[in-house]
Amino acid sequence: MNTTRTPRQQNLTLNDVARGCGVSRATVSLVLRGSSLVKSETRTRVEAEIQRIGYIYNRAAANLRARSSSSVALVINDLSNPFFAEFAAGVDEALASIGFVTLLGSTGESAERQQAVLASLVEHGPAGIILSAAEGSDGAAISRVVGPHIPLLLFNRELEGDWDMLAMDNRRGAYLATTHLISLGHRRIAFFGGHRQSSSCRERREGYVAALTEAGLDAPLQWRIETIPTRVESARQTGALFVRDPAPTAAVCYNDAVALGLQLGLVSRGRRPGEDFAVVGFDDIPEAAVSMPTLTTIATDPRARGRQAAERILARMRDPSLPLERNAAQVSLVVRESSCPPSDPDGRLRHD
Amino acid sequence: MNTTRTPRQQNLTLNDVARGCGVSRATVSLVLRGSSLVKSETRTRVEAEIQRIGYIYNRAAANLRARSSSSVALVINDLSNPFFAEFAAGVDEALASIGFVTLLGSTGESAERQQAVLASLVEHGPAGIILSAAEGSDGAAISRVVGPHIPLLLFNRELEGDWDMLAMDNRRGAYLATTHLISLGHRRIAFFGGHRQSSSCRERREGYVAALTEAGLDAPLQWRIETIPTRVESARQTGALFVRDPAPTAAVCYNDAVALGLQLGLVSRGRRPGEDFAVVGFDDIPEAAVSMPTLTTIATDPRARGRQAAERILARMRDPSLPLERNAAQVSLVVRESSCPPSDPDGRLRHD
DNA sequence: ATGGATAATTGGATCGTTCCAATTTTTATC
DNA sequence: GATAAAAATTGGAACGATCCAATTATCCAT
Repeated sequence: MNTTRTPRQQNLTLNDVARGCGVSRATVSLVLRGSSLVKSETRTRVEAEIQRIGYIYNRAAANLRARSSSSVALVINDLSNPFFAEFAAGVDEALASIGFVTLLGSTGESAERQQAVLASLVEHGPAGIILSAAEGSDGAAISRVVGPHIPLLLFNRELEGDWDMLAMDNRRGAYLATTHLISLGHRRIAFFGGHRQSSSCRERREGYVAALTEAGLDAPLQWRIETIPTRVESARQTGALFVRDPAPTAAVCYNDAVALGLQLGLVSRGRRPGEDFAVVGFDDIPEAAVSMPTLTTIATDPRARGRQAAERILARMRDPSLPLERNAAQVSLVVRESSCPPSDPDGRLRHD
Repeated sequence: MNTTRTPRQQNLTLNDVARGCGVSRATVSLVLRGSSLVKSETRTRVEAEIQRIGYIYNRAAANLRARSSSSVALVINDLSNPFFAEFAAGVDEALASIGFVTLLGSTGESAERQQAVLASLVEHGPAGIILSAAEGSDGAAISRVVGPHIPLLLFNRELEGDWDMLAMDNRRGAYLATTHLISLGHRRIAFFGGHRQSSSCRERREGYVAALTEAGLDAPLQWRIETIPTRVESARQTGALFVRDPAPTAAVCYNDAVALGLQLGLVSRGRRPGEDFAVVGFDDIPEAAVSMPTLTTIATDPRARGRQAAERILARMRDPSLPLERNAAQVSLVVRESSCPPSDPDGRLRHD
């Protein structure tokens, strides 16, 4: 409301095309929409005229009349995070392939900006909204500004209220990571990093515990180490893994940043990650493939998640009566150098 | 053209608001646009009704009638590159602050997809386009699909034709990097990485040569080493720096990826970057601050560049008669650990 | 009260498209 | 070559806002 606007040049319209090739406006419209009603000879003539005068379709006018929309809003809490940038690229890729356009909004993790951004986007009449909510978002405020008619799909973060939702399968990812370490022969495995109160960390820990339990192994609480999930903090906390004997021989990490920090921390304590201590990360950020050692991790394929989110919102748009879906997206284990077998033989034997 | 569309719900209109509070449609419209013509009592009444029934402004209809636009298209060649993702965030931030919305298009470095994406975006009537062109783009094809009326601003990559353009000041960045190394005492400085034919690499090399020349130092061609600008390739080519004696004591790198690869390559040859060999990068990607050693580099502040691009396209929209501008964006030197003084005393003395 | 300002409000036309019912053209059939 | 059926085309109304000229309300001075 009440903002700057910029005048547009006089544009060519259907009438100009129609006049130029001696048919009616309605016929040109049918040609543009690929209707089978028009004779192919007429079609050719119209298409030639369109090319000739450089006519540009006005989708806004079309959407107004047809009460339709060909855009989807994508609201991202942190575009500078490569995970979300990849996600956005995936969304745009899938939307573009069916002629939809992506209305971008980035919120920089501010719930207030998110409200403003949503309010502005909604006025452009998107057919749906994909929202990766900012921290501290208020579900009620969001449904107030979005209104009851536009379908909204939550990505990655929970929110109170009834929403379609697409999230990583954190539980299964951590389960895969842990099982991988167990199959290499590890028996004393830590869960390193992250904050207990975050939902993703909670879910990942659940998967870790489930794998250990299933294998009949201990998961003592002192091997669950909390850290701020950054590289620096993680490196600093490395020592916490080795305060008791016997120490773990491997760690499942909350995410790749934590895992890379742990590798640094291990090196500075004279240990060699990938040789005498195994590390697994989560996310598969680009750096995981080039660290030393390269990092075994759980790939979430954010670009594929973006495509999936686009498919989901399109499906919901086609059929608003579908039941709410809150499914978890596939994740997969990527084995690299950092996950070695235990070097310490009694690490293997003590529990066997 | 000829794509899927999705029906929208029956929406509330100006007429509903008008009827609800006993004024005319035109008055409600004036209220929405903040006109001073309406009595403040009426304004309050109308605003209350808008809230009450949850009316949502239809900007597409408004833009159609007013022949205006409140969107800008942003076409990015590689969103998964954090540099461009940050840039996009900056563009969106600036546009959102004046109520504009960003139409996103990502091309994945494909010139054909870029044509399709531009064609689709143009139909949505953006007031302007910011384009970071895909490799192998054809300027003529782009101006054909965009038409003569929509202002377009090129970012980062040159293209044949007359365009507004915003690019990094590559020359000055490399000049700053080289001068920094010279002031630390280095006399034998290489330029490492990148491809001669890329315009950004050419410009950076020019800045490097200019700084050396200005200081009266040699810039022998064998110290300009070409690599594919990735970390892996760069690490692999490290040896090329040391085939001749005397070898350089420092390197200005084409970008941060190359610089980080070089650091890896140095380590694996038993040298210690930041202690017995100085490295400077270009871009200041997030990883530069956390590598070992942390990387001295040239910051381009892509987010600020995004804001700048948005300002530029808005200015051009306001006044299409402005002269074309092709200025270079500021860059700055960020000194970290990787740029050490020369350890080898005769590296310092030989040329003094 | 009355007139003349000014302030506030309003209805109808319009933006560029699609929808729809009606009309015209073509084709098939005898 | 007349007729019915099918195919192709068309003009006017409509989508939800803004623009504009015209109308009505309100104010102030006499």
